[in-house]
Amino acid sequence: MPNSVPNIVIHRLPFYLRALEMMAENGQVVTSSQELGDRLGISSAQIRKDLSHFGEFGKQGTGYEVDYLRQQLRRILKIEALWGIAIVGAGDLGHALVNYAGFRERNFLVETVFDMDPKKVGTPIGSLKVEDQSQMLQRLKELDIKIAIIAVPARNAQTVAELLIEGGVRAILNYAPITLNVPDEVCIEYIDPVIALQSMTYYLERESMEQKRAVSE
Amino acid sequence: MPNSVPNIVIHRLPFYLRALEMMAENGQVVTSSQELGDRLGISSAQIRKDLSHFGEFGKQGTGYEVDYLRQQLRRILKIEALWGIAIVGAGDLGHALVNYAGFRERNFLVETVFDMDPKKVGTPIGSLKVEDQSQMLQRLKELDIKIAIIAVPARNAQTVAELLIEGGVRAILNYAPITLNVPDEVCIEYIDPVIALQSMTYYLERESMEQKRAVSE
DNA sequence: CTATCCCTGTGTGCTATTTCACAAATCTGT
DNA sequence: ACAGATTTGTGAAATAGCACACAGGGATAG
Repeated sequence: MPNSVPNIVIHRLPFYLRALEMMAENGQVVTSSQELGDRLGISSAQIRKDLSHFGEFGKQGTGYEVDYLRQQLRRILKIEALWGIAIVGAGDLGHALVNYAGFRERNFLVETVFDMDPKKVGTPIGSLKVEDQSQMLQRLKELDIKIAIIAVPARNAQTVAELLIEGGVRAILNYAPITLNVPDEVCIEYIDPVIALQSMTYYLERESMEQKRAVSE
Repeated sequence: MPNSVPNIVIHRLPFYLRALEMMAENGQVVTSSQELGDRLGISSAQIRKDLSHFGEFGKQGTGYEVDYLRQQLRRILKIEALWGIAIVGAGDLGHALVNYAGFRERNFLVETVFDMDPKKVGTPIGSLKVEDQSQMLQRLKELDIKIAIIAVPARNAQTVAELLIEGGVRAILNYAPITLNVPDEVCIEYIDPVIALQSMTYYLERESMEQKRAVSE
């Protein structure tokens, strides 16, 4: 593997970028590792060390130029140009994702959405029409899609992932509550709100007298 | 801090639980650290070490009883009984979250949803009605809500978080694309699909001849 | 021009996390 | 009852990640 930058560093860069975008919006011209760190709850040394993996972007005594550092981070993350993405699953979640303006604002364009349910195929979501999942392989190749989001039930997610990969997709964001098995060269990230909630409840106290009853199984 | 178990360990437990739930659904009675690890892409030693923080749950030569380990993990994560949650923001995302069956299936109950837009207040989502955000403080206390999900635009998220905390909320799942400033004793987790996408693009190649144009700023 | 202050980039040591590897416990088949 | 095959729980070793602290470049003010 020719990539020496730790994965955990890469995963922090988008947060730095997000903070910089907000500063830029507010017209701020320069910032410092200290200020960034305070905003993000990270030590300033960590930020400097992370950035040092890629070059020297700051000026001693001054700090970082917001706009310049932002450009550099975009270059590093390869998000200067638009990426097309496909969404699989046109349920409530799929709808919310297709309609989410944040993708476009941050250089991701939802180019197509698929569903396997014949009743959903053809219905419009925003400016798109739901396409038939049986056409997915072909359409992915046509559109040269490299990134996809899985928003189907857990039981179908593995099959969908395999189909996506066969269609040329190299990065998958999986909303289905299941760990997927993918080749090493395919990137995968998971979003599961319940998992996030469950790691917080560990730290909570059960104070309430009347505990709410569990769902019967 | 009386809690010696590393945070990173706590964050893996829900994944173990999720895999166990699936095994239980399939009628599987016993499993092993090896099998769990294979499913989750984690080493078996890691799983054994993680579990050892809390006790001895397996039998040498046999492995773990799926049902027993599942119960234990639920106990450790304090999710044996139902937790009530509040959702703030009744946009597309808020709708999808309120309608998401996965919360209820995994012992979280969406008890209320708020929005600040008078036009949305009173409209039904599933079996709930959108409540006015100005009533939030009072309602949170009435319902004794400890967990909330923020699904409002970034510019309002900090204010909403502060209000939630004042209302007694101790754990926040934030979907707004901004890092929030909260007291140490409040748990916070973030979900931002764009951040997830951006850490994957780093690993992708820009192969396509015709790069898609960036959104003009 | 000089003194002072500010802030980066980084070598170094420290802490946290993961992996290794093995004794002991349990099961299976004969 | 015993040999061989499994699999746990866990010290010890290895690896990874983080924070400290400071030299040195640059800004500022007088």
